[in-house]
Amino acid sequence: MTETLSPPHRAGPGAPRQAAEAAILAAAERVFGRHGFRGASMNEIAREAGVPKPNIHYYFGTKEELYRSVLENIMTFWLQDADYWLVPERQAQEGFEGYIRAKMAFSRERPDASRIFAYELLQGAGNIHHYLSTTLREHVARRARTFDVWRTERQMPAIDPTHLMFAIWSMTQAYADMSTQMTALTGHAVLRDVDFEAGLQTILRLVLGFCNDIEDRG
Amino acid sequence: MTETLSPPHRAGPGAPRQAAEAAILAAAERVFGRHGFRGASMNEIAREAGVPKPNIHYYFGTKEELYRSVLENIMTFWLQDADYWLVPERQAQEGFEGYIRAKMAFSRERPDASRIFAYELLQGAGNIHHYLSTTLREHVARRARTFDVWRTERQMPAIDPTHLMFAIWSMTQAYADMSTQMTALTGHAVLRDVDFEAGLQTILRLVLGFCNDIEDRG
DNA sequence: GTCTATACGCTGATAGAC
DNA sequence: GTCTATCAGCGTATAGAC
Repeated sequence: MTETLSPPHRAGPGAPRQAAEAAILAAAERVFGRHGFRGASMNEIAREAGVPKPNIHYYFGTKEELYRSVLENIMTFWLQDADYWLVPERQAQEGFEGYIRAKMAFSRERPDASRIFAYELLQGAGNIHHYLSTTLREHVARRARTFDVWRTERQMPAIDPTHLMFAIWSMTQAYADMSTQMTALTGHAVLRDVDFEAGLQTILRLVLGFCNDIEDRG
Repeated sequence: MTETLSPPHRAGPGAPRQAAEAAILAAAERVFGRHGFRGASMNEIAREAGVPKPNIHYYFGTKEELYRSVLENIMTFWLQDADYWLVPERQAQEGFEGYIRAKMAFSRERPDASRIFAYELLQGAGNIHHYLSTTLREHVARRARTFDVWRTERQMPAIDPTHLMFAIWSMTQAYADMSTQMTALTGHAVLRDVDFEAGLQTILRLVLGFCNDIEDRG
């Protein structure tokens, strides 16, 4: 799966190489997450990874190839939760709650990954356009089928599935992407458990409350 | 108001100067909106504004000072809608609907401004931290008082006002900041009126539906 | 006031010693 | 395979002619 954008020199696996590559990818995720693609420098990534700068080029080729490797890691991670939670076999309430909790956990545990995705979208998503219009599109289509089942079972009202998913993504990812705004408002230096919990409860009330609107609509 | 970060040389008003400054600010908003602060180049701004590059430095000083001028324009704009719509004198439903419509209109009409704000938050908000912890904080405090009145009048349930505002901002701004994701999903080249309308209806149902939850909670 | 020409730092990337 | 030393190019910013 991660072979599609492999380094230019793929001689052998080699334990030291794997360790260096992992360190570089982890450092790259942090640095790209702080500054975006253009703002990040190979120097800073090398320093943070604890390797000489040329080694990064040796392992990953260009800066853009390194960046795309990082993006790929994030993309695969990003989809998993929905296939687990937003499936017709579950109850709607349970599915939405589990999914929203998972998305909030992602914002808390991998904020840099979320920010890299946000930067990429702001830049115009040139590096992931194919992924968005194929993989993510099918991903949303599966959610549409799930919502359709739930609607016929009167577990939720009819709604545009794309825009509903969009709303959930934006609300949950804001706790990573726009955390600076929230910390300035709360006065906390960083977002704490209590902030994530309050945000989670707010989002849950909006989305689960919507599901319960079924009665008002006949 | 916009005097706080004035150009280094403020000899006289002068009609040609004002025209050039306006062209530069407009071009800067577009270019910063596309690439963020680091990714934008003075060359590109100068070309897009139709002025020689040194003139920008002459009028605005450094790149960072130009950037802060653009940010200031955006900030003042950003607050206006809430003071008009989210006030106790209105009905809750009317207030939320008007506010959300205004925020969606902002995403449609000034997407670059919305993106610049998003970039700035992703970068850590170093240029607007003071603004966030003073002006925006008081702004949210006023919303909290409005929601308090509405709650006592049984127009909406109790909720954490900061997180509710955060949710509304993230959902509406996503139609500017993450529009690439939406266009890839819809298949449209750019977001069209029908997309903004569908998004608006989705957000309205989430938020207005929440207000109606008052009955279930006693 | 305005703009051409230029200085100079920092970037990504590589050549070549080990 | 690994890393020191270095290059070419683009970035911001300014000196100085007009």
